[in-house]
Amino acid sequence: MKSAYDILLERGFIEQTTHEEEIIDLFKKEKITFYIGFDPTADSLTVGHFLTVMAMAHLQQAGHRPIVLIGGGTTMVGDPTGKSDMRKMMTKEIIGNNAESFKKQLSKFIDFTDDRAIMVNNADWLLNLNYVEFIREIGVHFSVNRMLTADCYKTRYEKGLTFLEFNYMLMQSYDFLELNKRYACTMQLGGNDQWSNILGGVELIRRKEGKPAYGMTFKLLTTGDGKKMGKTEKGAVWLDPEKTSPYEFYQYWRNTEDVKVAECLGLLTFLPMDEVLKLSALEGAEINTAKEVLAFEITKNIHGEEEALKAMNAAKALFSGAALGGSIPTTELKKDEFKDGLDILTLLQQTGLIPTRSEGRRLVEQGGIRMNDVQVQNINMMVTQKDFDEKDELMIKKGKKGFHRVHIS
RNA sequence: GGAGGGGUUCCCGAGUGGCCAAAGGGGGCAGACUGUAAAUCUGUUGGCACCGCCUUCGAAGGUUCGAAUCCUUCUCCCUCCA
Repeated sequence: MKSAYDILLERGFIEQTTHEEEIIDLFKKEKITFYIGFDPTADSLTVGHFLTVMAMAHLQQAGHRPIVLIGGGTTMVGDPTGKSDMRKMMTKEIIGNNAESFKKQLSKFIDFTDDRAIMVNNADWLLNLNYVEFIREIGVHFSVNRMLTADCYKTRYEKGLTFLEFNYMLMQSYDFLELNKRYACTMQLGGNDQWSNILGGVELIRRKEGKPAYGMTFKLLTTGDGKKMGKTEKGAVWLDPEKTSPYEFYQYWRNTEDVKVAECLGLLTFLPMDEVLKLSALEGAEINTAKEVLAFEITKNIHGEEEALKAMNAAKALFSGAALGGSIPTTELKKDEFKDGLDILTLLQQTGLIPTRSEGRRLVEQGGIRMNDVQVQNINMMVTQKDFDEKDELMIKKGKKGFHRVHIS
């Protein structure tokens, strides 16, 4: 029978492990209590977090016990990893609110009933620490020389690193130690960027407690050219439907690069591996089928089947030319506004498709705006009630993929 | 604390009195090609009442017909020394 480790490996999660042999063995024999930390730096999780949540879900299904750690305390300090600039300091209140949002979202993916999983907040122990005690007990175990060789700090040499941020590693290591004591948690998982922080905790437990502890990291979602995935120009791709609508979310995955489709299917869906492999074998234009499945499955996991179907149908309809579908971006306007006609630029502005009128001019001039599938030629064009169909709807297309509906009443 | 260097449009980075809304690159947007992919090529990229006007070059003042460029004060950052 496949162990949890085998499953993660097969699906492409695993990047690095601290003690490969032992970990493989452990997953075969024991019920492991492991933890993953989430720093509540925003009021919603992103797809980056989601990858680790998936890993967690797989492990829980295989009978292991996850601890979800909300970093209410660590966020007060801020993880310098991967940041080129110092992060803005966040207030306690904001962090607290974010932590609540995180809890709500995470509860959808992890089963917390009957002690099958635990959720904790490191603010509970970090915020009351005594400075001198802390550096005497924990600080002695860390070598500054070694810390400085860690990649995450190296990259900060040039831009500067404050002592505050430098402490982040100690706090995260302390978390692991604390969870080890409280819940016999023996393994910490995370994205590969967390490798040095995880190592810190593993070594701390081994040194201070003389007990075994393990760490393992997962692949990070990147685009073909190595950039972080899950970011758009507008910002991150959020799991919160208020921040990233199910339609946008679906489209994000529908547009996954060819080279990343197979990887994403394994990491972000629950589809059985033989199916993943079948879809991954598709080539050329056929790979679009795989992308549809990918987008649908992920959207279903996050927003539910109903929303996923709506998004998929809307996308299919729009891209095949028909103008229907439920969940595409829509702006509601009053009929009166079109009585004497409304100029195209103002209309575009009201839909939010353009930030400025200059931008709108450029788009029209370059032929990037279509109304009811007819290219808008004239910047001064007036839109009237006649342009709306029998359902009082009007379709605007910006570029190739920017569909927007205007409805009047 | 001492000495020096620097803050330019989304980012990097030229520009040292008018030809500067500011080179070049990156990124973005649009067009062509295509498969709602990648790569490539082209255009575009402060705002507006757009052949013109208005607001930008850390902040505030000043010199000048004219300043991103010169002067003064302030502010933030970096490097070296202590």
